[in-house]
Amino acid sequence: MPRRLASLLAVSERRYDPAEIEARWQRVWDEEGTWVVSNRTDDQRPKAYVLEMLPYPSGEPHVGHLKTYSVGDAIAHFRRRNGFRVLHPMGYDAFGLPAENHAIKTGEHPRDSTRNSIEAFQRQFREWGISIDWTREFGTHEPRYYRWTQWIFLKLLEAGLAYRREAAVKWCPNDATVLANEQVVDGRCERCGAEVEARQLEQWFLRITDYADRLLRDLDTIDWPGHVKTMQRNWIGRSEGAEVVFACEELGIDYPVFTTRPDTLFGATFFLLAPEHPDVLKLAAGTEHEDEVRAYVNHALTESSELRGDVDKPKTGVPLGRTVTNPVNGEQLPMFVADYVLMEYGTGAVMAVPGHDERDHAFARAFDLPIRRVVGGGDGELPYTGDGPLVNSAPQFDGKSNRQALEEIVAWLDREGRGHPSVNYRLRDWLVSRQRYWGCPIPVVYCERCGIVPVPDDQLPVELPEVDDYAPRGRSPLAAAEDWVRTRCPRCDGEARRETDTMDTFVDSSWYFLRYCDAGNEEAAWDPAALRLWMAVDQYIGGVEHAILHLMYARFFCKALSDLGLADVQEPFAALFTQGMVTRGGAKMSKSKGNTVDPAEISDRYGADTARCYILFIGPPDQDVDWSDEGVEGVHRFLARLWRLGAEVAGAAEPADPEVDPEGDDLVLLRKAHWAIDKVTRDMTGRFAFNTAIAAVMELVNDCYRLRAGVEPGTLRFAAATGASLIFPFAPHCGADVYERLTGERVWEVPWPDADPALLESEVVQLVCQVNGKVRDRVEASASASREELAALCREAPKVRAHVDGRDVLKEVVVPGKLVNLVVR
RNA sequence: GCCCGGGUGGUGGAAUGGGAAGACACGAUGGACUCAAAAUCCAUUGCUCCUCGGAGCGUGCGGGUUCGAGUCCCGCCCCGGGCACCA
Repeated sequence: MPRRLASLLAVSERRYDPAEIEARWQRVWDEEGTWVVSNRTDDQRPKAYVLEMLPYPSGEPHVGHLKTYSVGDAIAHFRRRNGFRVLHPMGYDAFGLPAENHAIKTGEHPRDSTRNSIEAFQRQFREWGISIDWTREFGTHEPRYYRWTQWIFLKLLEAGLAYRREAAVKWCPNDATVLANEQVVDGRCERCGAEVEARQLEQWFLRITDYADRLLRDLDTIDWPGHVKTMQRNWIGRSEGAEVVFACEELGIDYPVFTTRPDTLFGATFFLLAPEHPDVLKLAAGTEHEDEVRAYVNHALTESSELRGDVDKPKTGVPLGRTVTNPVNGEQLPMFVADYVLMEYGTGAVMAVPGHDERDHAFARAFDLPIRRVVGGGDGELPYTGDGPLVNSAPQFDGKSNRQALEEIVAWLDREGRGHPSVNYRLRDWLVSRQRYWGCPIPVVYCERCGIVPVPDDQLPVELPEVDDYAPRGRSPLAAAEDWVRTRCPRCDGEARRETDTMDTFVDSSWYFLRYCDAGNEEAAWDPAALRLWMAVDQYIGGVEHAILHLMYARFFCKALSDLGLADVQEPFAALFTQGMVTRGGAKMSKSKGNTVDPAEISDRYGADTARCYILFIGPPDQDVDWSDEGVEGVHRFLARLWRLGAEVAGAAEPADPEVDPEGDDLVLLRKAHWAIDKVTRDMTGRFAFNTAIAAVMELVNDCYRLRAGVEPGTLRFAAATGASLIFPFAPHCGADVYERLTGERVWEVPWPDADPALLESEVVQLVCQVNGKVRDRVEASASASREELAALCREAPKVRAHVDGRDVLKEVVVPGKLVNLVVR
C-alpha cells in the first residue's frame, strides 16, 4: 500500500519566488567562483571551450543577446555535467561606430558611454545567471587588450601580410569622410543619406587573399552549418580558367586577361578595359576618341557604386581607337573602355565573346559589333552559355566538346607562351584603415627619412589620445591631437608623424578568443601552452549575420598567426551554431521602429529562468522567431509547478530511494523520468533542440502531478529531482534550488543522469491496426510478440473486422512494435 | 538572375533510415475551489457531417512511387534571407 502524501495542501501554498531564489543562487556562484576554470595542467578532464560571440556594448542588452547566451549557457552546463572542463568566458567588442556617433551627437566620450553599456551587460549576465568565468573578462578597447592587437598588426606588417596601397574607398561627400562598408546602406551614407562615391586613397590592407585557397579548402575540416560554408565559398569565389595575353602592337603593350572560357577565344570580337585601368588614357591619347574617353572615365569614377553596379543598366563604353591581337587567330580586336569591367577582378581587362556571354552580347548589340558562334548547342539563340561542340574555331578544335577543347587550347597557348592556366578569386584584400576616433590606433609612424616605421614593442600600446571633436572632417579625428601626432622616429630619432587612422573593429574581434585562453598575461598576448590547452573553440555560437565577415577574418588571423609560428590553430571554431533572429511583428527589432523587447522587463516580472526558458522554448534556436508575450506565462507556470512539486515532496516525506521493483504507476512514472533523461540528452547532443528538450521536462512534471497521489514517495522524489536536474541547463536557479531541496546536493556538481535502457522499453506496446493504410483500431500487444501473433491481433480487432467485412485480405504488412496493415479488396 | 532557408490547427511549434499528423505550450470554452477575485486544479479543443456507434476530409498547389507519404521523386506557387555586370 503506497504511503499517501499527507498535508500536501499546506505546503502547496508556498509560492515560487524567482526573485529570492535567483538572487540567492547568484550569490553562491559569485562568492564561490563556481564557473572559474584554471589553466592548471593537473586537471585530467577533457576540455571544452564553449563561446558565444562577444557582444557589442551599445545601450542595454536585447532579446537577441538573451537568446545567444541562453543557448551558449545551456551547452556549457551540459558539457560540464558530462565531465568536461569548460571554458566559458565573456568580453566586449567595445570599439566602434555607434559609440562614436553618439559622442559626435552628445559630446559624451565614447569611453564613458561604452562603460555604461558594459555595466548594463554585466548586470544582465549576472541576473540571467549565465555561468561565466569572470576572471578572464576584458573589453577590446582597453589598452591591456589592444596593446596586443597592435602587436599582432606589427607581426603581420613584418611578414608582409599588412601593407599600404592606394585604393578606391567609399566616400561620403556630405560628411567629407571615408565610410566603413557597414556604414553604406543601399549605396548611401547611413547617417546623412548622401550617395556614396568612390575615392582613391592610400590605405592599410591585410593580405587575406594569400589565404583564399586555404580558407576555402579547410572549410571541409570544420563542423559548420552547410549554408554558412556555402556563403563563405561564394564569398571567396574561386574560378578556374586561364590567363591569356592579348598584345597591342601599335604601342607594344601586352594585356593579359583572365577568362573562365578559353574555349571561346575564337569567338572574341572586341576587347575591354575598366575605366580605372591605368593605361586607358595613354591608349586613347592622340586618337579622335581622347576627349570622349576622358569624360567617360571621369563620369565612371565619380558615379556611385550602386548606380554603376546595377545589372539592368544599359551597357555603355567608348572606343579607344586601338586594337589588340587575338593570340589564337591573329585577328585585330577593337578596344573599348567600359564600366561593366571591374578593375579589382582579374587584370581589369577582358576579352569579349558576345556569342557566349550575356554582358558582352548586350554590349555588342549596343555598339553594333560582330557576334560569332563558336560553341554549338542550345536552341539556336545567342548568347548561348552552355556546353557543346566547337564550331568556327580552328580545324584542330572544331567538332570537339568545348570542355575538351578548353584544355587543349590552354595547353597550346602555354606552349606558345601566350597564356597559362590560372585561378582567380572574388575575395579582396581586407581594408582595415578607418578615419575614425574610437578604434585601435595603427602602431606605425611616418618618418621623412625612414618611411613607414613600426612602433617598437616596448612602446606599445600606442594609446588613443584625447580629442575634443570626434566628427570626421575628411581626415581622422586623431589628426587633431597634434601633440600626439608629432613624435620621433624610433629608428633615426628624427621628426616623425603618427598614423592617425584606426583599425577596423573586425580586427579586434579576430583574435579575442585566443586572449581568453590567457587573459591575464601581461608579458605576451598568450602563452602558447594556453592555446594548446583550450583551442580550438569546441562550440561557437552566434548570429548568422556574421557568417562571412567576422568568421572569415578570424579564420584568416589564425592561419596567418600559425604561419608566423605564433599560434598553432588552423581553424579557430571547430563547430559553429548560428541562432536565428528574434523579430517582432515580422520585422527586425529596432529602436526607430519601436518594436524592441526589453529582456529585463521579462526577467523582472517572471524571473530570469522564465525568460531564458521561454526564448528557447518558443521555437528551434537556429530558426528566426517572432516574439510574442503570449507564451511567457506558460513557461513561468511550468517552472512554478516544478518548484512547488519540489517543495511539496521535500516537505512531505523522508528522503527515500525509488522502489527496487516498481510496478503500476510507480513504474509508469519511473519510465517517464528515464524517457525524459533520454530525450533531453539526445536533443542536446548535436541537435540543440532545446524547445523539445524543455517540452520533455514539461511532460515529466505533468506526469508527476497526474500520478503523485498514487506513487511511493521515493518514486516521486526521484522523478521531481530528475526534472530539476534536466531543466538546470536552461533554468539554472530553479533547477539548482529544487534539486538541492530534494537531494541535498548541488546539481552542477552531480553528473548528467544516464537513462536506464531497461526502462526505456516497455513489455506492452500499442499496436496500430490499419486497413488499406487507414488506422481503424489500436490494441495492446506484447513487445515480444511474433509477426504472426501481431497480424492475428490486428485481424481480431473489432473495428478492423468491421472494415474487412468478409473481403479478401491480399496482404499483411507487419512492422514489429508499431503496426499491422491489412490490404483488402 | 543565382545560391540557401521555410510553407503543418485560431497561434508558436512537434513528428523526417516512410509507419498513430498536431507532442509541448499559448489562446478559447466549460467546470471545481472562492463571498468575490487572483492563483491553482480538472475537462474539451484540426475541419465538416452525424442516427452520438461513428464517417469523410486534412501538412502551399498539381502529378508520381508505395501496402502506407508532412517525410521520397517530377513539375509549379508563395514567403524570408544572402549574393549579384567576378569575365
